[in-house]
Amino acid sequence: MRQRIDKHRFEPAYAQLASILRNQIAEGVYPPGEKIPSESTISKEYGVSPMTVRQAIGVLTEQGLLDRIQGSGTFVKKLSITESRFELNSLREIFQDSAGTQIKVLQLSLGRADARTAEKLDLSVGQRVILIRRILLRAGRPVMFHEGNVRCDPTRPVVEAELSIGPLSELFTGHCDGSVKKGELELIPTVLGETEAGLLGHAPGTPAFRLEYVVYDFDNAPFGWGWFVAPPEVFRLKTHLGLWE
Amino acid sequence: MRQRIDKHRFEPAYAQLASILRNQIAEGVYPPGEKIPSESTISKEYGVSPMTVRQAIGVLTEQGLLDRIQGSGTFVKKLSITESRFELNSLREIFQDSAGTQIKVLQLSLGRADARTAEKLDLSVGQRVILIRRILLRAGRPVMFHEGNVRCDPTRPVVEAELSIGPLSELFTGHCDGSVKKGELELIPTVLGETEAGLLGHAPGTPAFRLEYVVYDFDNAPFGWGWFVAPPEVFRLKTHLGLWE
DNA sequence: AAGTGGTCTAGACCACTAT
DNA sequence: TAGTGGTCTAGACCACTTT
Repeated sequence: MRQRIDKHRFEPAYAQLASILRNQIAEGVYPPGEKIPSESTISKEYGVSPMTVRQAIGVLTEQGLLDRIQGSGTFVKKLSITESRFELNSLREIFQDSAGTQIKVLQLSLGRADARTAEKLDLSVGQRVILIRRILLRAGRPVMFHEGNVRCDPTRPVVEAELSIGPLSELFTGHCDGSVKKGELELIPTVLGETEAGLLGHAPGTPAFRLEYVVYDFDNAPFGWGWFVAPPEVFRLKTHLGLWE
Repeated sequence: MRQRIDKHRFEPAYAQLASILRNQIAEGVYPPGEKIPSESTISKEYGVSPMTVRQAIGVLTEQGLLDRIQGSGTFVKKLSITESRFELNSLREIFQDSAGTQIKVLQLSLGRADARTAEKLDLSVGQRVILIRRILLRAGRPVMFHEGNVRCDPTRPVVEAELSIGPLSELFTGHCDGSVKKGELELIPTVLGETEAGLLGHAPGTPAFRLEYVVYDFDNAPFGWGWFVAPPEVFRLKTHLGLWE
């Protein structure tokens, strides 16, 4: 034990302990694959209660640095590429800076479902849907394209509200409205078509991400689907593994 | 309160409570944006201790269903597209099925760092590096291409071991060896070049994912970098948001 | 049998938010 | 000031693994 826990500090005890353990792992005191001391040992050593130790270890476990095995012990994890997660942080950054972000509506119309939309929204071909096509601009430059389709349901009276600031817009700005129960997302590599390339100011054939979504209401019925397309310089998907400062 | 907690069940109390709350949210008892009862209220209502309630709410919070705001309450979260995470599950599935997976080494050689590798591995151009090119086969069919570069460091004596089953292979099979402290990953859309397309049995120009990595040792020095390339049917990046069964 | 993590109790006090 | 979540105690018993 090198460091002590100062219970009068602003930082809570579990966070101090987590950071101590983290440093010890970084210094090689506990190499990857090795067992760290038991929870009761740490509890006595640092003079904190068992639950506090659990919380500290819980933090590092969630960060993917430790592995708890019941009956056996807590081990320092080896790095695994398959355990990495990619988050859509770059999207959040773009949408939260509402000052520098503009949305240009290219099309907003009442149409009829084609085969693909009918399948996605559980409709028959030809039923009415609302179609929206938009471009997101950052500092006046086009960075992302959006196409969305919403079910045009007579039992849902708030169609007009949806068109202006409804779920499609809120998918953009960070939140769907309360009528969305669940959604599925898929990230697919693609290349820009003629139209998209022109709109985004790139050459056709440029590699890009396509983020496709379907959203469901509280009756588990799909009511919207669509996709966002952005080139990789806009849509960075980076992540870190292991012991970063 | 509709359901009770049975403390003699196999399922722990906190999990039972989490599932009760989850069902109530799904049924619309607490709509998105609304506050759920306070922890102490729930504690009294279900006859469990405050810590047990915290754990239950913690589970749902980690799942992104609830939001805790100190001093204010716990709220049902609205869906947000920017909070989704993509995991590399499809990679794990491939690598864990070691029976159906083969690795074919195309090239394994001692070479000299080009400009890009020198920059990535913090070397001078022309310093020695180990280059490996491989193809991953599933049921005899090529599904993924890998190119990796490892620093050829005279102070690290285990070069031969690395070449055969070292970190490059372990990046594939799920674990890096213990000398890896941290790594960074980036996912980039790309199109298959002539060579890759030929190896993977696709047309050149097919959209694909490129997963690029750099790994660092415990001295924070980069010692390996490379990338995997796979077409989207191999490398599915799907995720779910909100209340799925 | 001994040791480990997993769950749980029944409180306590603190930091923060709303009124 | 009252109510909320955040932290913490000092134990207890259980499920599981190892010896």
